[in-house]
Amino acid sequence: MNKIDDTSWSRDTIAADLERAIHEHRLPPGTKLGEDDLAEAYGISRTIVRAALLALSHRHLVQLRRNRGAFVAQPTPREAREVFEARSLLEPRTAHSAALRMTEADLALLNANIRDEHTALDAGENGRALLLSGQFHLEVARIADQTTIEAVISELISRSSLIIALYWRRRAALCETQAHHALLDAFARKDGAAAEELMKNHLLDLVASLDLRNVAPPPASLREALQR
Amino acid sequence: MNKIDDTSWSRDTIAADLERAIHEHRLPPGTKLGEDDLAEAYGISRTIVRAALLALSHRHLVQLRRNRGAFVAQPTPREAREVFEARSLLEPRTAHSAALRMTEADLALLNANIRDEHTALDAGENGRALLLSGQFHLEVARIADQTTIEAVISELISRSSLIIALYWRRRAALCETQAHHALLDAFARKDGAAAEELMKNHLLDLVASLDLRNVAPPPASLREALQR
DNA sequence: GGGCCCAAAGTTGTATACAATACTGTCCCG
DNA sequence: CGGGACAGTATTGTATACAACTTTGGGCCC
Repeated sequence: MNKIDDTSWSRDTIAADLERAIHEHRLPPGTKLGEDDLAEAYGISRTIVRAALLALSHRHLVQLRRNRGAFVAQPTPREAREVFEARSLLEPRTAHSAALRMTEADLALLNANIRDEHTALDAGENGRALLLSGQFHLEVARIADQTTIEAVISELISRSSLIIALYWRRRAALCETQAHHALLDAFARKDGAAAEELMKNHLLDLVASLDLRNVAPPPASLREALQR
Repeated sequence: MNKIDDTSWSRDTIAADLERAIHEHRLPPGTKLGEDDLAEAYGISRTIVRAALLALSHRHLVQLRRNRGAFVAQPTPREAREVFEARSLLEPRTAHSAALRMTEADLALLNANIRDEHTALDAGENGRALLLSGQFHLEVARIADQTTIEAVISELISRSSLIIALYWRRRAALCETQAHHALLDAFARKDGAAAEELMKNHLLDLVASLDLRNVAPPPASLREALQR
């Protein structure tokens, strides 16, 4: 595992790099993130790696187990429900605000995002498509000009990616971009109420597409499932 | 600054201890949190102190400035508005859920909280009263049985304490406990809609009691205001 | 006297050494 | 043949040493 490290990595850049990898499902839930491995991969000492892992644990993307190491988090069905519950409280009203503040430049950005997602899907890059889908939601929060809520949503979106990795049921990926298209229309019309309703239903659809029966405590990696 | 350290401090306990001190206004906004000072105070090395400060920075309670150190955060008027905006999206609906799930034990706990807050106010312990007031809101989220939302609200409440330290206008502290009493009544009646409305108005009252005119970028400590 | 520069002190950033804990495989005993 | 204990290995937790940077104070030149 070699990183071409022209850049000099810092705590934040490593955390961002890992978060992206998690978001794109290149690091599936349960993956062990050994400090030595990461330190070698990024060409730095464990000190900074530890700080980055600590940062990710605060975003609930990594679970730290004392004396055992860091693992990509494995949200429980309950946590999954809670994350989407939180999103459903925050995002519809945020979409409403965003619709009222929408500019041409913002619309172009969102449009480009949807286009890129389609491209990624066509190329079979599902991870990248999922990342872009999350960025759409994040962009909406940014447009609403609510930095604090945006930060919360950012975390919830990344966690949602873990949830999807564990509990995704349907294979139909189209519904996603459909919903984003509909939202874009409402945004273009600056129709706040419609955007709010669309976002609300979009999130409900997302939850509905998950299989959260508590039958399966996520197995993930074979041995991690057993230990503890 | 000596700590009686019977306990062995860890990253999390130190972070919790500092957060409590910040919440109680024993550490006002802008206070420098030197690593050596803290390490000596808690009787440990800088390693753990750094981890604790990093944790607090992720909760927006501490601002880290590279090569300059850690300072108790000084929320801007904009950030203050955003924090209460976020709370107003989360807490009313959470109060609604809590009302429906309320048990006798929960009511007793909330009642005891209000009583303690009164006691603290009578004793002139304003910091402690503020901490208890925040714990009331946190307890509501716990009763609603929404761990994820509770974690978000927990951070927002701590940040609110910083905001109050900087922008509090009225001296009338009664309004607080009044509102909490009214909420308790609604909870006792399991009246979700009323609780939701009361919480919404309570938060609006809180914002209204702040002076958020952007005239004053918080001065805080004399010299910190000048540097940078 | 004012302003600039530089040196010294103090603080934070990073790496590394060592200690503590958990894991793995082997051996011995039942 | 199975189970438990033990030692060796590997990994994480903490402390410390050193490097880099910021700040501060003094002195020199204009």
